[in-house]
Amino acid sequence: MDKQYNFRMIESKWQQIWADEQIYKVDETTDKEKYYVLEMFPYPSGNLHMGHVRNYSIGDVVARFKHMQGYNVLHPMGWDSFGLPAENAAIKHGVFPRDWTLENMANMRDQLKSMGISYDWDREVATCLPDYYKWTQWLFIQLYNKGLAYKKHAHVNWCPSCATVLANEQVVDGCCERCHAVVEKKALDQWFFKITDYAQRLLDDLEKLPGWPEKVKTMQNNWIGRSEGVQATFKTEAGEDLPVFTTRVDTIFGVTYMVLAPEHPMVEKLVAGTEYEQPVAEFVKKVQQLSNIDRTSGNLEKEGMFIGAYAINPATGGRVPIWITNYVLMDYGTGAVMGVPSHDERDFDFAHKYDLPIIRVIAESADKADEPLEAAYTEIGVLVNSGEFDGLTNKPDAIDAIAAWLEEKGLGKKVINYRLRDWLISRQRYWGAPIPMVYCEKCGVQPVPEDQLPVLLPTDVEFQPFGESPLKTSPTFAETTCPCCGGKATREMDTMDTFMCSSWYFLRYCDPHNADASWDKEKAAYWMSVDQYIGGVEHAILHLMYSRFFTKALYDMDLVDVEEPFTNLLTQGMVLKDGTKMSKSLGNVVSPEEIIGKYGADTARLFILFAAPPERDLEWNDSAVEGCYRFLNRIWKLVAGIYGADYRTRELTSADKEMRRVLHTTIKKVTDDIAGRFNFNTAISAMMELVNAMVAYRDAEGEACNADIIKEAADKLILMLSPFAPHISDEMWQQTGHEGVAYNQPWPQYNEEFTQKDEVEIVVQVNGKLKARLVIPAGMDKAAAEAYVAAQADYAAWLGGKTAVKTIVVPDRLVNIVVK
RNA sequence: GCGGACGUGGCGGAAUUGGCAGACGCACCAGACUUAGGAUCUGGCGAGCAAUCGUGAGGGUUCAAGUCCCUCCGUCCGCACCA
Repeated sequence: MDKQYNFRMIESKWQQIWADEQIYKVDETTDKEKYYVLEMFPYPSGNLHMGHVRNYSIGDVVARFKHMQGYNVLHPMGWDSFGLPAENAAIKHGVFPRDWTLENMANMRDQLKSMGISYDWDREVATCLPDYYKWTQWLFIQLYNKGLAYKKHAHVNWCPSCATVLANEQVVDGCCERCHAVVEKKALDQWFFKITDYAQRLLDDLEKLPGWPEKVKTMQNNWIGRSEGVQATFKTEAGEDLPVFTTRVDTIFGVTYMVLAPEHPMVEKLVAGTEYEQPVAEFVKKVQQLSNIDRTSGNLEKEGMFIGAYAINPATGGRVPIWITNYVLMDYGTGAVMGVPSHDERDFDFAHKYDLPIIRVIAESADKADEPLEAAYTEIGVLVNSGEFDGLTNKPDAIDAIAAWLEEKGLGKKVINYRLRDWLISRQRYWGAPIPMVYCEKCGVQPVPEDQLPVLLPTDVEFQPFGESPLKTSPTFAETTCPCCGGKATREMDTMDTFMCSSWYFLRYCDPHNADASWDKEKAAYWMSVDQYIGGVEHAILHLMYSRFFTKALYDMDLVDVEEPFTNLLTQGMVLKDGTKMSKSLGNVVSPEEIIGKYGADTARLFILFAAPPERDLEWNDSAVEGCYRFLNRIWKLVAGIYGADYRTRELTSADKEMRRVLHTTIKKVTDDIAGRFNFNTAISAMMELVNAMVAYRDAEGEACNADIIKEAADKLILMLSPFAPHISDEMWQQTGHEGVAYNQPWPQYNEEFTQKDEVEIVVQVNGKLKARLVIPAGMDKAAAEAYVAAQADYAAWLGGKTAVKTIVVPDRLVNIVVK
């Protein structure tokens, strides 16, 4: 074997061999069990960053390990390549988005290849290419045909800086999640997906995902925001319906006012022609001018005004004033709320501010019905001042009874409300898949026929954003013919949210070159679902919920046979430097290229897996990287030394057996750490301990080393190392005279018998305090261990003159003597 | 405010089922080799002279607690007028 570990030569050599021999190519023609490992595909921004390196290193260990364990592993890579940065580059530097994107992809592909990840590159997909987005468009049409895509005029989120609308999920704290500009509201005709039809299933099926982090499930749960309550119909004095949603129908007898959102359509009607018309219009305008952040900030001062109208409480028949306020939202529930100051903190504050009456309808007990309220009473209690319902416990008895009573009178019903809104997918930007619809004056909205897909993105456009789709600047794009009547028609000119493209890419990987279908159903049935999905937690809601929605919708159309796309999910932590996220603006970025150039990909991968368990944030440390480089050098020299020496075999000595024991316990630990809990850091430290033990054995035994034992250890160490550091492993595998690549060897097995110790060290405790350590034969039973300890010369000294009352023995671990 | 995660040496972290706290690595210190060392190898490395004390603080359960229970503090993340 070579004396020096020359990573530069080794890494390019093996990357070439793996590519030439198509080591990582997979298909469905095998008896092996399938395993689908997927890392979230990147946006081709231009360069890999450490977060990518971490993501793909984790995935590669899983993929290689599963393959060596005998699975047929699908491990693909591709590009989430539509999106704004390409377009912004076009505006700024005058490059065409497609050219900019493809160039970045080429660069990042090279960088990925320099990492030595076991991808089947034949399955590469790019969402911005027509052979992919043709099927994105086709899927849009499938959803449209199922009634799951619809166009409506709505007040939508508008990012003035990106000059496009955004989905609710893309608005974070009232700002654009991409550029952080304050989001405005705009009334536009937009395409939506009816994800709300799937709200309950998306919620229920979270329970079918035991392999997902609780945190992600909780976030989705909150986002869906299911809330059970009653829709109760108040009426205006003119007799018009004014439904409210409430989760506290038990308090309906305590309603002393009613509040509408300023945008509520009834507001204008109620004030028309009255003295309130002018001031109300002013108030509404004022509220609408508030930014989204201020409006939802929570510390916004609650303001409201009476609008001169009254509503009739369906429970009491009483008349209550109608107000409008800045704290009631039009897009949740019905946009109308009943005000119960006595039992809702917010209403209590509001009533105090505007001197509205407070009527108690729930009390701790009936005799406390008239106790004054210092604050809203929100505890469990019994109903008072509530007519025939007095005396009932409020939850759940009174809620059920009043709901049933209202329903009987036709004035209310139990309903379930969700916070989840339909997914707005129109975008007024260029670099996305065109929405495949046409508008005909005679026939209305028509989907583009399948044989006319894809609707190609035009290239004769202006990129400068002007608030509408750049596709409108193409002189040719809009014009088309109606697929129905053949007459003149115009195309939809908005493009799709890129999250639509990434909501199904895991299916395209199953059959990436299919020109006749989005995927072959058999192939998708073979590979789906993704057994292990790996990516950042920032996608907890957006991408992961959209993909779940898509999969369910496709299941219902019989296009896939799984209801959930990702069986197991690992959310990796961030890579930090000096305690904060690496970012260009902070200047604390460590470039993967630089690290790979200096130490090699194997070292980079090893460090990033060793420094922290995968879910946790990882602090970058340059000298710890060197430590990993040293470790690889140490292994290299160790293996070279072993294979360069002239060792013989011999009858096993106790040192040989101990060496073998360490090897087999290491195999066991590494296997369990990878398979059971993805703790790659402890798997690596176990291999370091094995190396330390091998060095110690070699130094102690000298030329007498048992060749069988030490070579078995070296060979199995190489194989165990190969998922983490594949290049050096293959080179050592080859230079030690083995055939093939480590990837195609079976994963090392351990022999349980060899992991047993002959002797064990136990601790002697007195009342739980450590007194001594003893080496005793392994497997001693409790009585024997107790007797053994009692027979020790120091026994009396350990007791310190006290009397032993009890002895606890944990076999092969400890003897604890309880004294008084 | 609500929900979740976390808190262990100088640092990253380990301790998987309640059973020797600090594995492994980094940094540091000493030594070897050397003209030299930012290479390599060997040894040391929680605090304390010691008995002992030590896993954010305080209490509890237990023969035994980093691990279980209660109270509190701190950090990070998510949600936040959701009726």
